[in-house]
Amino acid sequence: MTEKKRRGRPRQAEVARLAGVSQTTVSLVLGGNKQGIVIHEDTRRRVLEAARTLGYVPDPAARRLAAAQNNLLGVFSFTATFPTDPAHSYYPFLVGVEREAAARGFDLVLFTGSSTGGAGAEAPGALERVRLADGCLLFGRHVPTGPLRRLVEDGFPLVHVGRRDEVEGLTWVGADYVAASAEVVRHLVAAGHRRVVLVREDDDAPASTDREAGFRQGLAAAAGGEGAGGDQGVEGDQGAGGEKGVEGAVVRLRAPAEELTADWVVAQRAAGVTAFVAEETDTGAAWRALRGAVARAGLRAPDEVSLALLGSPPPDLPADGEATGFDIPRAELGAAAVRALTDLLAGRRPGGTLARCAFRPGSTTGPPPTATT
Amino acid sequence: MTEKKRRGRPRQAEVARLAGVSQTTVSLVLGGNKQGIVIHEDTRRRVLEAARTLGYVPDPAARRLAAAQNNLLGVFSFTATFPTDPAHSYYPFLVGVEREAAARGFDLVLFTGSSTGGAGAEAPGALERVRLADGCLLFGRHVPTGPLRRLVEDGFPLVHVGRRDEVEGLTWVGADYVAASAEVVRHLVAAGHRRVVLVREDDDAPASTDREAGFRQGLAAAAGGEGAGGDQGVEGDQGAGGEKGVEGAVVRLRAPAEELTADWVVAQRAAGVTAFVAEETDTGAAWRALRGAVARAGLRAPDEVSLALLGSPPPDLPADGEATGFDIPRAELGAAAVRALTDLLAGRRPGGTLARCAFRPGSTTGPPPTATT
DNA sequence: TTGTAGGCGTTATCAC
DNA sequence: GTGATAACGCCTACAA
Repeated sequence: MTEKKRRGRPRQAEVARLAGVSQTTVSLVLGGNKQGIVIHEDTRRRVLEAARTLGYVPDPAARRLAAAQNNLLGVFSFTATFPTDPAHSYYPFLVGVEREAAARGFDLVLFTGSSTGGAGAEAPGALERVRLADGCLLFGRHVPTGPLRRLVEDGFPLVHVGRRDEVEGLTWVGADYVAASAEVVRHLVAAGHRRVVLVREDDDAPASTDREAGFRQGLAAAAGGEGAGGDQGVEGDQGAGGEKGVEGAVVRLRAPAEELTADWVVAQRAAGVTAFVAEETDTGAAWRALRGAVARAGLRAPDEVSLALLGSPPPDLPADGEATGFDIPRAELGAAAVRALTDLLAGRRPGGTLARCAFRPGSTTGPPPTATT
Repeated sequence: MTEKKRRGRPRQAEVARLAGVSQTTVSLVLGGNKQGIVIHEDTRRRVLEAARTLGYVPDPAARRLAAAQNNLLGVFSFTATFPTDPAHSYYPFLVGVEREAAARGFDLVLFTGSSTGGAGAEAPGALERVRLADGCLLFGRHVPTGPLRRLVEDGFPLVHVGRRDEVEGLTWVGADYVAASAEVVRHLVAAGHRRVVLVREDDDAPASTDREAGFRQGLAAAAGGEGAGGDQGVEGDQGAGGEKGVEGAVVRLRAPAEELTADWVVAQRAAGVTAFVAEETDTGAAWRALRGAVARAGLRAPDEVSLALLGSPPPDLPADGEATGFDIPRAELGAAAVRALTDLLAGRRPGGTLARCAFRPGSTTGPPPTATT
């Protein structure tokens, strides 16, 4: 086929011939010489000179092969949404991942099959491909525990970004959604709200569970004791209130979209609900549903109703940048994940990471309206 | 040292042992088997089965060394700014790259040293790492032509994103900055402006050259013939005007920042300049300098002065989203680059690509103020 | 149809 | 100090 690459890429052997030494010596001089072997300054100079005139550059493949390490960190994402949809995307994490990986001398492998919205991640064995890297970072709201468990059992270095306890022995780094969500709720209660509703998606991803836990915790703290109500469908009613009269309810979105109507919003307000919070997910479904319903009900935040988002608004809704909520330190998390992974590779036990999310005051919350409806 | 990684990275030899065949047979079954050698269905099945249970994945370094392909496309970026600086970043391109690569069954390797602002890209041989991949995409305002030429001469498949003619034989896909810039200028002239100044950086990257060419072309078209003035420093005066009295001048930023003062803006306006355009670069320096100077001069667009950007505003200036200018179809370009690269890999000659940029009307331009100063 | 042997370019282990 | 020699994992003649 293609003339073979040969000639044009000098190897150590040629450098050796030119310098009149053995190939081993060339390797010693050019390579780090980690073994601390002493070499004549003359020899050394000759080798360097020869390498320079020949324009010698080490072959990365050979180098990695010999080193029995590829200096490659994988990035695999199990994503619900299509990866090119800007609404999802692990790119924000990627900047931290890249920075840290670069600092540690690793290149990155983006496993695309992973994110081909269905075709890839499901494909049996798709995940197996990560073995080509020295270790791998995992992203996703849900993960296929079966194949993953196998990788873990084989001792393949893996770090999941986001809490993930389903798989025994899987290392993860995450953000403290519980504390951050609680803080948002406290903010609402402090502003005077007494009845708050959380809108969330219907699947039980750790990211959702944590947010709900934080929501309840925030209410409980405000109430001075007990937590909020239980899970209900859209038509569900409020949960038990706390001692200070602080009450909360959780609404699960059965279908991805349009489940929340203007009527529902009106009914909630009639029942005394003055603030709504929605969880952030990769699709942003809860938040979209909430703000859509509120808009259709003709209500405006923060004057007529308070809205908060447990996270950041989806990138395709830049106008929502001022929503009250919290910011996930994505780049930081990405970097922390890389550190954990390299720890694993070095045989060290990575220290646990639970990054703090910064509260974002925003402008969609305020005191509850004095008059009702 | 560290127990060696082994165990957890199955080799063909182990698959062979498990399947009760030789390592060659494994290679034949698992590798493409390009030679069309026929293998017993039984053997084949046994090998496949063994590979699956062991979770075998070929080692990319070894494959490359043996001159085979890895289904890996590289991404290497020569960037001036620090890669983690959101102001720059090739991420917008990456979504297109990833989508197209996934569609064609390739994974991506992000060569990180590439963008470590200095440490990586400069290191001799840093670029050589791309040889681990089957081919590579290149990004950057400037590139080290030496090392690049070498790869090209070796026939390594490379595609540069953005026009790049310095390196003979290098394939590139780009956006038509000339036409897009001319369109912006025509827009200004059509609005009534007669004296326009282009602010650009001082290096001669193709991206800058093209924009200036478009600027001149736009003026020339408006003037019904001749182009605009020549290059000048900040203190330079206007170039020759066209027949309809349309004049333009080009100002180069000598230093990255603060070169443009309020006084300069005032002087320009006194000289009859009613519109300014700035080129977009990875740092956004020209645009920042221009809008800063205009702001300090106390002028507001579009009422007192018209401002346009030859490109999109930097991501860290979201408020500038409404600047008149044009949008580079980054994802499209990324995808086109992948197509070109896979064409190269398949031995096909990639068709040239010069993507069209969409004009963005924005709200920073309007008719020139009727009264002066 | 399957196995044996050699090589790709480096690094690492020993003798010399 | 320096140089054979043996991996590293895979591919591909060529032999059986």
